Parts: sequence; structure tokens; C-alpha cells
Amino acid sequence: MKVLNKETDYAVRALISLGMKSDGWVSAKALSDEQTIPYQFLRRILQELIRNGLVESKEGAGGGVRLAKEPGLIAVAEVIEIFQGKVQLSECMFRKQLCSNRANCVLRHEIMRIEKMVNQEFSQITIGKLIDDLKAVEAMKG
Amino acid sequence: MKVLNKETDYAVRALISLGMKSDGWVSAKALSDEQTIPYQFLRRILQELIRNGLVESKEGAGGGVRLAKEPGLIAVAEVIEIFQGKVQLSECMFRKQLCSNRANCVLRHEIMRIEKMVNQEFSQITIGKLIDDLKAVEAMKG
DNA sequence: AATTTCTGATACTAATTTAGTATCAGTTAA
DNA sequence: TTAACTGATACTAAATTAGTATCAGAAATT
Repeated sequence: MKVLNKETDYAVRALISLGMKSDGWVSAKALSDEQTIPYQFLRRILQELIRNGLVESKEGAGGGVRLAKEPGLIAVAEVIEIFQGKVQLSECMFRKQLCSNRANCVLRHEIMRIEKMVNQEFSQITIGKLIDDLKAVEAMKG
Repeated sequence: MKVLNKETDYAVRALISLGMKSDGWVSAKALSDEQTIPYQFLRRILQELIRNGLVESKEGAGGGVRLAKEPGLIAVAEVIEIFQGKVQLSECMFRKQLCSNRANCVLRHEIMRIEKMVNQEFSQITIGKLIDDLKAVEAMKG
């Protein structure tokens, strides 16, 4: 059971990398090389991040992308939602056969609780936090 | 982002159904009809549940399957693990580029915490509990 | 003005996973 | 001996995920 797919994975890595370079525009090519993410794939991912306001871009030579917000304001939950949609159960688990009244369905209730929990957790992990953690690890290594 | 796939979904439904019939063997055919689960698919799912000791079977005419344990001792977590494997992150998120020391990797640590949490929650939801919840809902409907 | 370096948009193919089907051998009850 | 079952396993189809390709247009550089 894989929690994060490649898009989310690459997106988070790209966001971390962008967050660590505070100045100027970074080209998709440069990012792709640095993080060894397939170039065209990364382009599409960046475009999606741009559409969703996490990243902004500048066209033309010397252009590129950069974070559109403080790293501390970008939660991993947002990234997951962009590329994988909201966490949800199999739609059929609580169907007719077992539970004719969806609204009152206790089972459904149970799992929505878990979903909410997971979402809250991922909301608290921001790109900024990941960068800090990374720096801490780097520092320890000396 | 789908948490449960069809196999898990069908498996849970089958287990609930079996748990509600306390007596005798139920044929895959009967279960398939009752829960409208594709017969051959259900057969494979049941075989997997049998291999994993959640269900036991009797061959031949008049045979079928039944729970091998108390419903209260079968956790949804087990079922998920059988059909979808342990919850895990994308393997690549914490690779070389970002974190050369997997063992000490703080990021990894973060998400393993969430995984553990989810697992604990799913461990507490047993087939027995689901059956009780279902009965409560049925009773309310009058 | 022409060229190069970049993004925007979007269509496409390939690989993998998930869902579902089919078949045959063997077991048990009637 | 036949019908109703499971055991094992190979197969196909559909959907999703991963990755590629292409063309148009924008800005910096020459």
C-alpha cells in the first residue's frame, strides 16, 4: 500500500529544493538535473503546482520557477491533495448490501475519523519543517 | 487516493457476512450472490483469507467456508495487510538526493509515525465491532 | 531581427497495478 | 456416479500511474 505516488514524491522534493534556494528563478531543467527527476514529467508537475498557487513562474530566457509562498505555509497535505485527491475509502464498502442509510452509517463514520486524523497530520508537515529537519540531519553529519 | 481496494473491500464484506451467520458452512456461490461480488474474484479472495487463517474451508458438496476465529479477533488491519501490504511511503522520497542517511532520516521518521497511527486505528476496528455497529444501525431503523 | 532559453498547454505512449475470468484437478455428500 | 463444492493457478481486460513528445509563445541576449 503506497501512500505517496511519484508525482507527489517529486513535487515534494522539488518544493524542498526550491525552498532551500531563496534567491531567483530556477529552471525546470536545473531542478530536473539536481533531483534526477525526468524532465518532462517534472515540467507537468511544476505546471500543476503553479496552477495551484504553490509555485510561480517567469517565462523566457533567465526565467524559471520559485516558491509562491513561505515554505512554512506549504503543507504536504496540499501537495497530496493536488496529485492524489482527498483521501477516501473505497466507495462501495458501505453500499446498499450492508448499510442502506449512508448518512447514519457507523462504519463509514469510523473510517472518516481515521482519514481526518491522517489529513491533520499531513497538514502539520510543511515544506519548511522538512527543510529544517533536513538541515538538522546535515548538521549532525558535520 | 483510495485507501481500500476491491479485494480488501470484498474481503471485509465477506467476513462480516460470515460473522453474522454463526452456523455451518457457506458456499462461495451463496456469498457471491448475497453480496454481489464476482464469483471467481471472491473465490480467490476467500482462498487468500484461508491461507492467512482468517477463514477455514470444507471441500466437497455441502462444504464451504466459515470464520476461523471470533469476529472480534479479526482486525481490519490484518485484512488490509493481506491484500494491500503494509502501509508504506514511496520508497524514493528519502533517497540519496535528500537524505543520505536513511536510518537517521527525520523525514522518514515523521511519516512512519503517521503510518503507525493509522495501523493502530485499523487494528482496533474488528469484524466483530463492524457487525455490532451494523446491528445497532439496523435496530435504529426499527 | 534572430537565436537561445525558458514556460504554457496538451496529446500521446509505456509500464504497472487492479479487477475480473476461466479451467482443471480433487474432495465429499447424496 | 454425479452434483456441489474447494485448491491451485493461469489468463485477460480495464484502469491508473509514469513517463515522453511537440508546438506555441515569452523574455533575455546577441
